[in-house]
Amino acid sequence: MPELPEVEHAKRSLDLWLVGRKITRAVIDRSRVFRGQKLSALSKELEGKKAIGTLRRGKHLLLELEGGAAIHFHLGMSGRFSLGNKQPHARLELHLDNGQIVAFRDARMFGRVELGVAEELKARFAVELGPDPWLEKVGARELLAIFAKTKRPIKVALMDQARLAGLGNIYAAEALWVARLHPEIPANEVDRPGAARLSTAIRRVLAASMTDLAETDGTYVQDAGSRNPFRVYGREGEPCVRCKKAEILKSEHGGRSTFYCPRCQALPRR
DNA sequence: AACGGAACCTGAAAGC
DNA sequence: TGCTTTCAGGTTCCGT
Repeated sequence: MPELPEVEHAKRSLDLWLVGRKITRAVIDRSRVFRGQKLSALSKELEGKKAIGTLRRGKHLLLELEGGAAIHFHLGMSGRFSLGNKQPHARLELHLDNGQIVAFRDARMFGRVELGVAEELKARFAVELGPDPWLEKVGARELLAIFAKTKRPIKVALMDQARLAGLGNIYAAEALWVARLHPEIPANEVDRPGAARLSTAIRRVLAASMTDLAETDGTYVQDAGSRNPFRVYGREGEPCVRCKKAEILKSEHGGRSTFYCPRCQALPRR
């Protein structure tokens, strides 16, 4: 579920709970989330290490440890952190010197946990991920450059982490609605005004979501019958909240559903 | 190289 | 009520 804002929120939790604390014990469940890791020594390697900071890039999260190591987290579809012993689907438990336990939980196990060298992990992010629109200014010029190389639908291109890091299915749909761009416009046909609107739209939807996450204390907005906080996502058949005339449509491409207003986000004639 | 589709998983919600 | 189907905000692999 997590996209950039949710991962940023997770980062803030780790800042609060972990940074400055020493790990006294680490418990792993040896599940798929550790894929590619040698598990035999993992717990021992974490024991006694102090957490000194966190870093997020796109949907990736690092917990940096004393001595140059770092734990790399990716939350996949269902990853989350919480406090407490024996949490459901706890994959990694970090027991701390203040008696607290921070758990990485992930029901579906699409997430990932990896112990590595902090500088190497950061270098990998730099190579594999596009700019992070929350950490860097990604203006119209940058977006045009990023999208010039592909004819894929702008919606699909926006979710490509190698081009731009952090947007997923929801925030791509939301940003396109704000920018009044049809999700199927070929990325290389987005014009400069469109790119300019998209640049501000991306920042706006991210900022709005982070405010919302802070206010709701980070509970996933779809937990427990809460209202849908999005403008188009999940609103198929409802009137567009901007033009109030057209109904929101749902379509599918790249295997994912997307939502848009056919009136506000008309395909340009060509 | 670039694309669409399937695969990887579980659990909540909708459908019957 | 209870069983079945559908769907989920991500990535990766595989065949074309």
